[in-house]
Amino acid sequence: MRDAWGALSDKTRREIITLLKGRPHTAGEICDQFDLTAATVSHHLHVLKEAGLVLTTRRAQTIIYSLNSPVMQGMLSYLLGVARK
Amino acid sequence: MRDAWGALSDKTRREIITLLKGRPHTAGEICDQFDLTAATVSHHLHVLKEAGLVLTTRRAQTIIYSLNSPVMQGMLSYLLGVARK
DNA sequence: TTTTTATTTCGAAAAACATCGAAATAACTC
DNA sequence: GAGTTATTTCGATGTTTTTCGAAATAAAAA
Repeated sequence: MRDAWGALSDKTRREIITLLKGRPHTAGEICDQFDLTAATVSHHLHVLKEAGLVLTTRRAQTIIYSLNSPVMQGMLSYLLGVARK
Repeated sequence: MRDAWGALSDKTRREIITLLKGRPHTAGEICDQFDLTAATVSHHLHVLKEAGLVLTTRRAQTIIYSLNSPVMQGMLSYLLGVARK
């Protein structure tokens, strides 16, 4: 099971997070932004989800992904603690 | 070539960085903190170095590793931008 | 100059990861 | 119920990563 650091070590997943910062997106909308198959994007979404970085809600057939910022606080604290000059 | 995110995705490497936050350490001192071979720790140090997260200076036979915080600014900005509620 | 100390590089093995196409699920529409 | 749409799961493949032991390098000490 990957932690938040592992989840954000992948560029595609960071781009997904950036995308979600604007507003929630459906899996399909996220797919459209990348030159990857739906299977691959779904896998990335799963990784983000299990790391607690995103939340999902179902709306009929579509699944909506949104940001779950609290989990990033841990990373933020680490970096602030360590990067503080 | 791994970026800073990739470098910090590994727990051992984050612990090394935490260690260096206190003060610079020699490779040997860092080794002593982990239940890993010198070869493995040296590899991790190499990854941190190529990501620009640490600096080295030689002092006779020993090599001293120290923190290079500026490189963490990029990550910090990303997280602040994205985790800001 | 041989030996010792500190560290890295090499080569290999095992585990983890990203990616895909195809099949499966879930919910809607006809 | 049969077909359609949105998304995930499965199984496989190639790549990257972590780790090690052994050999190599670098500088000092004997």
